[in-house]
Amino acid sequence: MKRNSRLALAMHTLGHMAANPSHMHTSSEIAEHAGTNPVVVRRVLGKLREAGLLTSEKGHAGGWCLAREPHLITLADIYLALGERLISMDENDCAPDCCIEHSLLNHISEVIKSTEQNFINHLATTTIADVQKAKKCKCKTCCDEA
Amino acid sequence: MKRNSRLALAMHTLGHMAANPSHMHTSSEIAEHAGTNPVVVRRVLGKLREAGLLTSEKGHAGGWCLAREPHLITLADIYLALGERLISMDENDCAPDCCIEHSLLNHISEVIKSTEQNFINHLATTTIADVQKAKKCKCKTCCDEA
DNA sequence: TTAAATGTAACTTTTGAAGTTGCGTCAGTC
DNA sequence: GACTGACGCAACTTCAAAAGTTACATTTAA
Repeated sequence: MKRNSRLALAMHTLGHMAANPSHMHTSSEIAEHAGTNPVVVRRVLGKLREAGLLTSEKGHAGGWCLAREPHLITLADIYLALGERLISMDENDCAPDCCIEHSLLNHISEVIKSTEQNFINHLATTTIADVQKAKKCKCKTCCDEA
Repeated sequence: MKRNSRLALAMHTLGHMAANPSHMHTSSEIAEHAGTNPVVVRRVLGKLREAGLLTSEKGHAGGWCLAREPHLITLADIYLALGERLISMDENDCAPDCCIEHSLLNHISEVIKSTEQNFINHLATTTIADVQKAKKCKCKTCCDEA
């Protein structure tokens, strides 16, 4: 798996879960399909559980499943659950006595805030049910749960 | 200097140059002020030169200066010159036979494109002359060129 | 000719994400 | 009650991209 792909992993996984919400998915199954490691999957899905998007069951026959109906989970929910930022302008990185940097930060922080919100608003218009329904191909390798 | 700070370095540097467009700035001076290395500065400013925002002169008394009036260089120009992307959803990372990923990519690529454009539009409303003028403090350490 | 600047290639260091291992805990099943 | 198969989590290793560094060729003005 490539770098910084947690968002992709999360969206992808929930897209599949939307196709079959009642099925318990183990982190091993998910990891194998996503071409990554079960521990990495648990790390990422753990964030989604904290945010109330997923539930997990320990023990035999345990695993992961959606905590809500697929049409009630948007891509924005997933993005926010991961707690990542589009752009990180570390303020501590700023030389405290340089007024140009202060000025720049004033301008940029507004832009960043607005861009972030714009991104979230867009993501909020798509649910994982939409993602699941919109699939176009009929490949057996991954979509046979539908 | 921290990670992925090329944009910050570029904006910061051009903000200072806007205060005194006629002065030739050497990469050593810039690097020292920005707390980094002359070669790193040349790398970043080289991109801005390719984009026509800066000119550089070799040899004795050489250095860098703005290629246009400060009020004709926006933060969007700088961002675009660096050729970076806010969000990179590597399509090659996508399993080619997974239709959920295809569906996801269809949804997301539009969102990314729109967000990127929104970001650029916001940046385009601020010029480096604005950044320079808006500075509030009177510190001698960095703004004595004004 | 010399000094001071950029241009650039090659290399090393740093850093954060991803990947891995190991083990504890929990819950069905035999 | 032991066994099996799942998550939870901490600690460690690996990997890749950016930053930092070194070295040297080239250019230009004094």
